[in-house]
Amino acid sequence: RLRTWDSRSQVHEPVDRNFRQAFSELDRLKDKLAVGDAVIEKAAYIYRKALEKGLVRGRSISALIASALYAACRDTETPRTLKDIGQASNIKRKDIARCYRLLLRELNLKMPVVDPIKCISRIASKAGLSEKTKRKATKILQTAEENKISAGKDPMGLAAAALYVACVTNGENKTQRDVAEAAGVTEVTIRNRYKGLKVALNL
Amino acid sequence: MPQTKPIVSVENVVASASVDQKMDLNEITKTFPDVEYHPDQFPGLVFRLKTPKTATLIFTSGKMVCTGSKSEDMARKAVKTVVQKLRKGGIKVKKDATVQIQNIVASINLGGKIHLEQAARTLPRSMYEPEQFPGLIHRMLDPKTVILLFSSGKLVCTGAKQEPDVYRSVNNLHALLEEKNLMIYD
DNA sequence: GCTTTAAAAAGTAAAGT
DNA sequence: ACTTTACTTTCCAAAGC
Repeated sequence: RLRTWDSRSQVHEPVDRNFRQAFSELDRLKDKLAVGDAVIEKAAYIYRKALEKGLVRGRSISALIASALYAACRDTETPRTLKDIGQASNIKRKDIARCYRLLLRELNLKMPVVDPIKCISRIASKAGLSEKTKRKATKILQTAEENKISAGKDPMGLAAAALYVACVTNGENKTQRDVAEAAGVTEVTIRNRYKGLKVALNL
Repeated sequence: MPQTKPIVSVENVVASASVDQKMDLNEITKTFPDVEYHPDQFPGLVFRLKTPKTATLIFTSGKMVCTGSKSEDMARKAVKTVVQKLRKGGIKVKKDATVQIQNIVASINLGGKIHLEQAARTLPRSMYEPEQFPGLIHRMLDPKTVILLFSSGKLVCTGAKQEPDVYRSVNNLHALLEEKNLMIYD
């Protein structure tokens, strides 16, 4: 094969073939990221729009597919971080972020703001936390959002801190390190978010 | 009418300049030992001034880029100072430099907090991605500038070519935020 | 697109004490 | 835990890869 998946798109390459390759790559990422068919279909739709607009010319096809998938996750409120997509696709987080911004601007896409509450389940599953703790963390974040401490903060950091607080109140034995690792943030971030949560919730 | 008066301060001015003649950058390196010149890395020579604290990039074409000034005037003076120093060091520079302001960066305090999430939903041409950056990025069409908005009520305005454009941008945005009830004053 | 320069905003990160 | 340093975002010009 002369052209690998990482090659730049060719002007004379049939659009149809390009799209079929994109779909098989999306199917591969679907298993790695454990996302549903609806997300993949949305990603394929966004990628096709990008193809039609000629956004693929001179760019890495893989990076564009990965960012279309990230955009689809955002649009369907499926909690997957840029880091998650980066690890699954072997493309640098920074490149996916740049392509994602390009998709937003060129396709005039408007994404919902990431809701940290939607991040709770994913972190809880990875850390092996109880349903009760998840419900507690959800309540904590609901109060937190009302007090507007979430503005500008990483949703994963907020969710991780809420889960940590929920663990402590429920007596679930999990360290900050366990929760931080499951969320992909540092313990320092959990501590910093915890400070704000403490003030907002009178803990 | 805005409820507060924004506090604006210009933080950086970028200016391009030209002395309209070829320059020997290696010769400058010999007479000015503390300049940085690594042609393999970047074609420009870095000429730093302590006052005003600026960095001027000088290219073989005689074109320059001056960064770090706090005002348009300071940028023009910095370029003049660089040319003077070159002449005092024995570098022949026939004409005075022509200067053009390319970009002005300013920080602003609106004096009240901003409801960022709501602003992200209602402001056109805006992007708010807290996973990537804590500020909301808003592209203004007239003047053509980019403003970063933070929940603290502080802003960063960049892309302006003249200082009045900074004030116009800030006033436009401030009025828009109040009109859409996105400001929270204590 | 990248390389270099400058500067602010607020969040996150890593390294050293 | 604390401080320090550094990286994320936005803008722009320069010459050349």
